[in-house]
Amino acid sequence: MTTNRNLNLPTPTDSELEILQVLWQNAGGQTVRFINERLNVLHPEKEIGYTTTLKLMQIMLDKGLLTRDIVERSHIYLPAVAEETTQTQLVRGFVDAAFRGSASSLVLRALGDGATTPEELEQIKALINRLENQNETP
Amino acid sequence: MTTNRNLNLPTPTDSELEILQVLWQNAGGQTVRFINERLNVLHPEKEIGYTTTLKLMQIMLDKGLLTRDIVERSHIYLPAVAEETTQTQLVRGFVDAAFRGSASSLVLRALGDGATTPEELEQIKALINRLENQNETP
DNA sequence: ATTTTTCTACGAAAAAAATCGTACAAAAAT
DNA sequence: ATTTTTGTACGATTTTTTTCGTAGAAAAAT
Repeated sequence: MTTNRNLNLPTPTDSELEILQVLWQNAGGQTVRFINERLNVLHPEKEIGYTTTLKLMQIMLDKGLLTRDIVERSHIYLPAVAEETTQTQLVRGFVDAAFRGSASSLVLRALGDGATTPEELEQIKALINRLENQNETP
Repeated sequence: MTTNRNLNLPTPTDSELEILQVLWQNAGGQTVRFINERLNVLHPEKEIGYTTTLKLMQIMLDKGLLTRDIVERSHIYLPAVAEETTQTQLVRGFVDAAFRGSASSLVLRALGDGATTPEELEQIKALINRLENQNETP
């Protein structure tokens, strides 16, 4: 296995993103077995084999999306990318692909879909106000 | 080629979405050649062959994502799905995959990335206010 | 001491998506 | 009339992503 030393990392595929999600939500690093079990809890309809998850994580290691520590016999994997960074990266691609680059169209669509609580709306308003103040006094 | 009569349509792949984008932006239906030329203008770095686009559009026709009229000799393709519907569908999947189902996290990330004009921010605020009023008087 | 369990490595197959080559028909140009 | 251009059809190939089988090492259980 050749180790990836490329500094700007590839965006994760869908399956890779699922693995990252589990890692981001379970700080401190996790084993392949742990990840695999969580994935199967999330998708009870279709069993994912252990070696499938293992191979994916090895590929991700090679791509530079994960790092790992070898503790005793087993390997502890850690995300090599921050959730925030990845989200920003993914949003950019998504906005371009589905909203012709218009982030505000995306936002309008996301909010319009319902399922946003009053508290969340307040948070968003607060951010907008902050952004507007930045524009006024640069 | 068997024509798809399934009522809930599959979400388009990335390439399919690109074709839909061109069609949505050029109302009235377009030929394969037109689409192919636009795609190549959008990606000058990598030439896409005419038959590649043709094949993709035939697949989309089969899936039910497009319809077509046969005028004279050539085929005029039309989107069978509305841009808004597709965007909503895509946003749902994206929010689940990248933001654990939290639309507001997506919105915060999208706005935080900059590149939103004051006018757009006003639009978003207006929508939020409308949503909040809905909640107050149901 | 053997057997069973638990782990990684990795090639290869399967599935999904994208690309293209070739055939062939009709129209346009020569 | 013949050639060139312009169009579709569609099988096959290539590329990307996902899945899995098998081998083998090390620890745990018997």
